[in-house]
Amino acid sequence: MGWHGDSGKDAEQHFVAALGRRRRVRGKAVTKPRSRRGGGRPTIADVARKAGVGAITVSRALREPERVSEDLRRQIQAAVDELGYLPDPNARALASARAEVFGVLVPSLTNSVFAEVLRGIYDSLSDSSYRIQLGNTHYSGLEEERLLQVFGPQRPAALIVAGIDQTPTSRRLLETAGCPVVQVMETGPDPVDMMVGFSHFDGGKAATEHMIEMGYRRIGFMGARMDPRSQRRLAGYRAAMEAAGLFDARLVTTTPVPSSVTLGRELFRDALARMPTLDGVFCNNDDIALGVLFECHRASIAVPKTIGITGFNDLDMMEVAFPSVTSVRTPRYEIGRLSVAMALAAIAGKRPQQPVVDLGFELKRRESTAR
Amino acid sequence: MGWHGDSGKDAEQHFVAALGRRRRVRGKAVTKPRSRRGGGRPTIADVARKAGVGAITVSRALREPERVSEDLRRQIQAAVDELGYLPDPNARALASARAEVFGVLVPSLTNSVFAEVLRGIYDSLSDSSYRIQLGNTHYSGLEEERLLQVFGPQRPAALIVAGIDQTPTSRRLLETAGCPVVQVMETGPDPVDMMVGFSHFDGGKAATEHMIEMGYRRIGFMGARMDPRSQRRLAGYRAAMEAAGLFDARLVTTTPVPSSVTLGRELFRDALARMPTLDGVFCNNDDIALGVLFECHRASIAVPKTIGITGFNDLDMMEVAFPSVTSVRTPRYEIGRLSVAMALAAIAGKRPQQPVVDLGFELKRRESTAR
DNA sequence: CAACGTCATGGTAGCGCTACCATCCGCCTC
DNA sequence: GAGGCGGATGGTAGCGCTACCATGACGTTG
Repeated sequence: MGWHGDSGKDAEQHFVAALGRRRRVRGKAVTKPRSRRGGGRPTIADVARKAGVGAITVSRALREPERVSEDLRRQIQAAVDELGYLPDPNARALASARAEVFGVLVPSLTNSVFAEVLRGIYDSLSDSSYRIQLGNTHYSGLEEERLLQVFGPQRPAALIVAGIDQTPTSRRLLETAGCPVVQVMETGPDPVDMMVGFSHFDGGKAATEHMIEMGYRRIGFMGARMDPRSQRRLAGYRAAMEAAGLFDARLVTTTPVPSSVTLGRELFRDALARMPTLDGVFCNNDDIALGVLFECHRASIAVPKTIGITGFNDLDMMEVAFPSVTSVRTPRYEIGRLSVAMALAAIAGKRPQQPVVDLGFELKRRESTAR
Repeated sequence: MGWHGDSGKDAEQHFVAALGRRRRVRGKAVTKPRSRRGGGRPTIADVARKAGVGAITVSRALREPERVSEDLRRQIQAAVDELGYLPDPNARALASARAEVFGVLVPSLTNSVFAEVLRGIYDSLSDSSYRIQLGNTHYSGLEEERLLQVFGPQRPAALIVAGIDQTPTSRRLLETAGCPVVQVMETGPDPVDMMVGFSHFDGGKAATEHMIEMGYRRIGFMGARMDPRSQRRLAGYRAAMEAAGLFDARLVTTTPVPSSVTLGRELFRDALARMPTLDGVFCNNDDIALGVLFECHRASIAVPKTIGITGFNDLDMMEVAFPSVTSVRTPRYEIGRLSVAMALAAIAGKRPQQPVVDLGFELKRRESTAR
């Protein structure tokens, strides 16, 4: 096995010492060749020597090949291949004051919405040499600040953060990060730098209007967690309900508890107990909607006849559910992709004309509201 | 705004040049104080100067406080606070030949199973100063090799990889990574270093035995993706079926297509068309099981009476579904937590006695098999 | 009380790479 | 044909930190 930590730091020190980086000879330090702290991987100097060029030319050949003559380029490539040279990203980062890292901050890792954003980011970055460093804010502004503080000194190439409601401190950290910043999931009036998302207010409004149009009147709102995006969906719901003269504060059921299918069932039970006349629910997200659907099955409540259900995000399974569930399809993967594309463009000096991109959403009308 | 990439590299060069790091005076290079490439953040030297100690003592006070007298420690802390000093992780990594980074390789970001492992890893690491670098192998051995090649030169503090079926190349890369390695999700006979997981074979076997015990006889296996773990669940299913004299190759429906709820529905339709006498299904995972359940609803097939359903992983929603779905509860979050704990112990030189930990699973018997 | 640890601290020399010049060469311009 | 200019290449000097060794001040031992 390659690694043994059997006695920790000590073992490591001995290990390094055993490499014998330097040796004292009559009080004078001499360098023993080819034994480095690093453990003997080839360095750029080795490549340069083998190719018969200066180290800087190797560096250039690797990063800006067009600035090196084809002859040397070939020679250098041969030396690289022969030695199996791989540049040390840490040394690069130190020398250039820029790490090839995208910092990504999401509020949750298990919420599949962010998982898909992350997948989009990942897929757009996998051809490049950028690495992804992940941060989970747990929906906490304070934690977001802490993470930005940690990410900053590393000088990431770009930062992608979920949401537009940063604390003043976070906002300052983003503004002074010295790299492109993309706020994702939502759009808003005052980007730190760039934004990719859609309007949660409009999404909530469209979903609610659809239900009203389908003849539902006592439409409840059911929300968990109630992060800023949920709040805006609620505001959209309220706007639609008020416009139709249907709003009633008692129709709104929310909780700060994290969202889950289980919670959806419970919220629905509570709501129904309080408001037996409920004839529809617009759910904060699809987990809640699914919980409501299951509870309807269990309690033999007819969907969409007695109760109409609308979800939010349109997870894969909503279409397959029985009855299939109306939901607002959100462009999560696309948000991830585009955020990276915009960041890469900015890094390359080609800032997008339009720093704020609204990718919209699509209301998927399905059986659960087809009264 | 802090950053403008309006004209790319050029702008950046001008920006740096404008900082005026050095100036020529009569042909002699002089250093202009306090203007660095880095952009003027305080360095360890600044802290050392302010605290009236050597730089190395500051370094020690930060990393091994117990090796510095309390007096100096206080002085240094004061200087750090006053200057807002944050160590540069890139410089640290270069000097110590060790980055404070955990490399994490998962086959999928959207599969909620890995999302939960990731959450466990994240939660266990969030108190420490370790960062998480994410790799998505897309279930590809080749991609895994490529990612290990990228992660290696960075000298991560530890590597956590999903699965135990690495290619020979990947295995060699892991063995020579020079850091603790934890293979997660499964256990097996020949760890690269450490392992945390459970037996997918046993899980599949237990689930199938349960269905047999409940009186099901023509139990189908339904699997998507069929990665190595799915294969082993299938092997467990087969072992149980053969032991009961019930195995029939026509009962097995698999596809290399990625798993989804939609796919579950389709697999079930196919299987039923081929084998109308089917009286139960053991599903590869809960997505498939959910697809089967929905299709049963849609086709008015009674569950558990006509068809019994068992899933795998026991996602939150399986308990809430109607009828609730029997599933094999797997310790995903715990795997993430423990893998980090073991890696941290190894880094600290306290290797766990037991390098391979089987966290087991729990069969959750529910309505979907309660005939 | 001398010889010898042990502890706290510091100096020096890199880690492997890239930014910033300087240099050199060939070619174009007037 | 001298001067200039742009493109290709290289030397030097760090980037900010830590490993290694040295040093000096103590205590401890025989």
